[in-house]
Amino acid sequence: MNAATPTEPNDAGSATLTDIAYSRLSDDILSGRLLPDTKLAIEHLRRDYGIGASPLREALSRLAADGLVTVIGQRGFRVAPATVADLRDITRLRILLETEALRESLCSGDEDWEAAVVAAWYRLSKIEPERGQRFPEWEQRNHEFHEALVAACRSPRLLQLRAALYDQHRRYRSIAVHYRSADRDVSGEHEAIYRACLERRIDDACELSRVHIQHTADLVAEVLAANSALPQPARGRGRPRKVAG
Amino acid sequence: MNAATPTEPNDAGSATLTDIAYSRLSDDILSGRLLPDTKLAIEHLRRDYGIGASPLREALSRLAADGLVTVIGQRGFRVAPATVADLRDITRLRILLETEALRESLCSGDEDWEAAVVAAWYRLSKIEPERGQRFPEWEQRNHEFHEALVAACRSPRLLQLRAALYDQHRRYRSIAVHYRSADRDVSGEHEAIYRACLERRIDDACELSRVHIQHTADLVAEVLAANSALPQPARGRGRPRKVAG
DNA sequence: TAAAACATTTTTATCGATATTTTTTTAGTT
DNA sequence: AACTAAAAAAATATCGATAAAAATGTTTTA
Repeated sequence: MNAATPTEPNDAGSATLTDIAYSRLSDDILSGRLLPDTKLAIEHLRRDYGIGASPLREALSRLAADGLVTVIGQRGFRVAPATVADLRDITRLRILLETEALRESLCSGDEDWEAAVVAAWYRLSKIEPERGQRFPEWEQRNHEFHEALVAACRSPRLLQLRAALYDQHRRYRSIAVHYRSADRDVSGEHEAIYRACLERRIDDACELSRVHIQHTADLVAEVLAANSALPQPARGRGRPRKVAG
Repeated sequence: MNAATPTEPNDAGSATLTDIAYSRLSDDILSGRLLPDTKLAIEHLRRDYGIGASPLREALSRLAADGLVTVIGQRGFRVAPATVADLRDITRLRILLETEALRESLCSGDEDWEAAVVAAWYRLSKIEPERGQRFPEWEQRNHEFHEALVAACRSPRLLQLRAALYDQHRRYRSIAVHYRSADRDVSGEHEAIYRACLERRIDDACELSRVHIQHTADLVAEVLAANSALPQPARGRGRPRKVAG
């Protein structure tokens, strides 16, 4: 999400509890373990994560700025809501930034970049199913593949924004998967993009990428629309709600 | 910077100390009162602002996610560095987003939008000099004018990102002004944009806007380059450094 | 039965205190 | 004078405690 989000000690400062909390919360939200509108009560998080209030609040503040969490003064934090309109909005922006970054990456990618793309593609293609117990792994490699494609783009800020949008988009995908998974030929789309990139067919690559993103979004929107019709419970966190009768 | 950044009580929660700290810090950074790389020591800020450590750290965390501040684990916060390369990067992105938002705004702006634009333009044109003691006021109206132009864009996320980039850009302008001001015909450029917008000459408006932004950035880059050649002192905050001899 | 008023419980935002880490200063060596 | 090493000072990250606010539950009133 952010430029630097260390969880382990490294040259640029050691991992603080805030960093750890940020990573865990971020991951829980992006993977759909924490669904939209879920209340993020400091009290509970403290127990669940074993981290004090201050680092938690700092992490949540960062996430709020990232747009993954909402804050309301005196009323605490919640996972950001998810709506079809917002998904469309995000999708449109993601396409704009992704294609821009891809275009530049294809212009300036050298041999090392190519090698990295080939490697990322290879790893991704080794896990066939989009689902199953190896899903997190697939998700990870999918992420790395898409990142590898744009890695040669020379604009750090563009890459940063693109990454943020990727995350937002991923959250929506995760939410949809949480309800039901749609199957389609993702691998095929990936392969087409892969080929276009290596052959430097810039416009093709951008267009294929656009369609890939849009297609995903449409499927997610469908699932989302079907479920948002239902009355949304004011979700708590883990705490089992009392059921009448 | 953010969707909602209240400083005064409103429907969506009352203003917390965190909000106040955020506003003040944000303003100090964007207006150039806090220069790049300035150390933001909690201890000192506490005295200066009369706000405790926790709200300060939360505000700084948000600013860090916004990219206006850097954090290094165990080594605290600093105002984000400013480099010519980063300015160029930001400029490029800002142009991308600004023109995109403007294009859409021009497509869907109705009569109310027009009226708001006319009003914003009028207010801006009433303060002639770009400098002087009324500079903050001019800056404010400039902001409002540019915001009015894109206000009819229907993508909240795009407007949000655009606003973030505007702020980043403003910071660079402020830094440059801090050293020396460049004079040119800003009003003329503004007027040209204004006319193109009202007459819905979309491509013209975008191009004029692009040039406007790029032109500003080039001037700022010049000032910045001239000054970054000098050895950068490890700036402290207010605390007078001991001068040898 | 519904609404209003009040009392309780829970949670938030914030402060002050503190162990740990970093930075600065001082002293000691080659 | 230029490095190191040790000591002192300052700053950071974090915890626990608490006033204020919000949410929840209960009783009273119409």
